[in-house]
Amino acid sequence: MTVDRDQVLRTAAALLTRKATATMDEVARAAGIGRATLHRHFAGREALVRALEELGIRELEAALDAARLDADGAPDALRRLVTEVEPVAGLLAFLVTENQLFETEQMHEGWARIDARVSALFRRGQEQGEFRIDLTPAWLTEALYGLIGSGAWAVQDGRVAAKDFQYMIVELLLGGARRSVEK
Amino acid sequence: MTVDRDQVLRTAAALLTRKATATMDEVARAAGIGRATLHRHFAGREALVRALEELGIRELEAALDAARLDADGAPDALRRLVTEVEPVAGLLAFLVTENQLFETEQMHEGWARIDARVSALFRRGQEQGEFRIDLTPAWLTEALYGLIGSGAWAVQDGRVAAKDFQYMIVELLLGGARRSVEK
DNA sequence: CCCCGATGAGACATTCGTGTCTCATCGGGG
DNA sequence: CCCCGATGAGACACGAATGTCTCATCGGGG
Repeated sequence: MTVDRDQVLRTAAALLTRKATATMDEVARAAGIGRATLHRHFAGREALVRALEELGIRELEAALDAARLDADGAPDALRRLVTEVEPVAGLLAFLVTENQLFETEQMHEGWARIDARVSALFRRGQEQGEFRIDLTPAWLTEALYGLIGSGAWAVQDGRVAAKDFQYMIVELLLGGARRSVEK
Repeated sequence: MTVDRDQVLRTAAALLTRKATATMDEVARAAGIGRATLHRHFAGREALVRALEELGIRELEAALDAARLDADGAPDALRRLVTEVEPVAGLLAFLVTENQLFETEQMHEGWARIDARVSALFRRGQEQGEFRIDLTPAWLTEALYGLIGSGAWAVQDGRVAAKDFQYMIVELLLGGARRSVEK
């Protein structure tokens, strides 16, 4: 009888990922509940988006944990990261867009935590001589986000196969487009 | 006396790049004209966005021309492309977001033309043995867009220096993050 | 079996952006 | 110097989405 708040959130995430401008009414219908009930659980669209943000951050941090970023070489850790992040990629893309849309009225601290962990991975790779040092960890982090977003959209629009998601992103990010003799 | 339509468009582009949800009134004020006048030149927000889209496509195609994608090796052509695209990157990022926001009520043919030219560059690189062939031209094109977008946002937010824009994007796209012995 | 809390449907007021219109004003060309 | 077109400011109506509220209904736990 009682609405499953988490289920509603995931449905909303799936919908908003496809259509970022979806109405509260559309979100409610998608979740199979009434608009009034949706409002009882989330006091307005902003609250809903914030809840989604927290969900995204939670899942992303879970993905970071699962990827064991400190283990093995940085390249392998990066592979695991992208693999783990893949299911969250759509939500992530939505949240990033949402954030840069409504000029950050104050960024959630969770993003900073996540940025720090990802940056640390790239920094570790540089220190261990696996990553080049002329590209800053900050840029590599941004680039990773960008590629994940592009990958998510491309998969969603059917321009690339979902099964290639991880491979394409990691291969491009690690090795680049240039054909290398050492490969 | 008469409003400079092109100047209004460029001002609107600059504003909407920073704040994609800016009001018609905000756009008018930013351009230093009245809202009524703005409406006289662009019959509504949609018309304005379409005009911006045409401007973006026009400038992007001009950048493609200036980059002489057919000359030299594909890597060098790609470098030139990113250099030429840099001034349009912000507008480009806005338009991409706008497009994926309001589910394509029909994509402007210009994008297809541009996609074709960029893809062709990557394909040429593959055929001439300069680019690896396990990453499809379609994905490389998407990735380029994603990196340009990320770069534009990162520069706008001051997370990376504007002067590094071209270098960061091209280096990452061509060589990847991995430290290569041949470099 | 009944009751109470949760829900769904819908009415309603409010807010916000849009699009149209009017009118006074400005300014350059004739 | 005057006139006419373009402009700016603002009023106004409209539509869309939001947020609140009421009321009937449903269903599980006591």
